[in-house]
Amino acid sequence: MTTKDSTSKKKTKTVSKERQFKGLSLSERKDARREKLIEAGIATYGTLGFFSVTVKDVCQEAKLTERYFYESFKKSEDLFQTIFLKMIEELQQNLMQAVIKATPDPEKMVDAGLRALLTTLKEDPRLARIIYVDAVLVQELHNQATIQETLAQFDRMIQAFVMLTMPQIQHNENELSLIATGLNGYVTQIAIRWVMGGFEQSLEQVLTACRVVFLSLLAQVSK
Amino acid sequence: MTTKDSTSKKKTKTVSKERQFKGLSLSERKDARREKLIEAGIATYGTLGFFSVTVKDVCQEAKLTERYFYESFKKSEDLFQTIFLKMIEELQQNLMQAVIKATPDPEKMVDAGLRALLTTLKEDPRLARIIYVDAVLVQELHNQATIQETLAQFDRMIQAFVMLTMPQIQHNENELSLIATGLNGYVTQIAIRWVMGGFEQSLEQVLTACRVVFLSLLAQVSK
DNA sequence: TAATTTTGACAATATACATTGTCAATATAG
DNA sequence: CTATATTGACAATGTATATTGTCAAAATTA
Repeated sequence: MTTKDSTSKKKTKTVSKERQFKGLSLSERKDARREKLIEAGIATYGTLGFFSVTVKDVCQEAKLTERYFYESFKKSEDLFQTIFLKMIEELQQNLMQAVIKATPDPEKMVDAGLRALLTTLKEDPRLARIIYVDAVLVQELHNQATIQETLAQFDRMIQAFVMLTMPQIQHNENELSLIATGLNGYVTQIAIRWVMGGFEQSLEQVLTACRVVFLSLLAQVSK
Repeated sequence: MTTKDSTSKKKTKTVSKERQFKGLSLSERKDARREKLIEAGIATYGTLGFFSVTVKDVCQEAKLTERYFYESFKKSEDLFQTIFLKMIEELQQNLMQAVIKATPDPEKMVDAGLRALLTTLKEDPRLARIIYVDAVLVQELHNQATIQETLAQFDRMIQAFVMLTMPQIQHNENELSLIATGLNGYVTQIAIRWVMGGFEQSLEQVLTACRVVFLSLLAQVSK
């Protein structure tokens, strides 16, 4: 593709093509623009929400013209998906790291995991909005399978945690999977309210509310 | 408005206006059309989802033309809101009735309430889709305050239930409110997965998964 | 039957964006 | 300096749908 018309262009020189600009090659400049678009997407989607933001808005924020948007992304959902995956990976990293560090005490694991989650959200509310609000909308409206699957991974993470910390639990795999989904919903719903409400409550208060349901389950299991 | 140009129309008779049709007065026909639109909205929104359905789609389903849509609703969100309120009232009725009937045994109340909820959803999946999927989207995309507030009522219902059945619980009002939000999210998330997955799991299985978290909390509270 | 309201089918217009295209200004290599 | 690749501003086009408007057929009353 990049060498397609090498022969048809000029006769003398072996065709110039790829000229450097500001010391950067074509692909380097392209990548830099892509990064600027991603940053602009985080800034705009993360504050106004995906559906209030046009392609033009993102480009203005990035100080690039629309042409460069389509250079890197086929449609706006593609940029969104890229951003979403980046954000959720960050969240997962923080969460898993905290949980692992607290292993094997179940109560400490719950506390560390929830604390890491909530701290991440508070430190970057744009992440919260993108993952918990916009992602659900985009997934529904443009049935983005990738987003759906990625969100389902959170369910499985929690399921693994439940199976790990409560081996005696008296439910079959099918029910455990549902319980994990529910626990995910529990934390998610609280997180959404916290974030969208502008962090009215203290982190400790939110943490306590999240923790209580996990601890009840733990206590229940150990008789 | 309906009598605006009574004088300017004809000279002889005292103006006819409001003619009966099929034995119905103007307002009766208007109401009938409105009902047909609501039914058509439930059928289309409830299966395809609000954002896949155009005004024309609703009208075709209702066997009416677009003109009559705007006779009853200013915009499509208004029809949706009407439908949403109707559906959530039905759900709330079933839920409250079941809970009240099971009072005062907390465990029976939990069981009855959840069973009524899940049964209602299974008997009319359109209701489930409208309340749990589309309403959230419409609320976000067209910031419909009414929908938001109505959904928040569910939180408060659960909070009332928690305060009622677990008077000894060691949390302050603020935390209780968050816990209620979380419990709502717990059940909601499971319900969404159940409905959207085409009711793969049995009602009993879903019920068990929902119940476990309430019962754990109950057990926790009573030492 | 005649006059008129109501209705239904469908055309016309408006709007909001995405997406593509044009062109002159600017930067770079030779 | 010259030729050309690159960029940025912005115009042109396409698309989908909401919303309004037109008109003739059908229903109704007198």
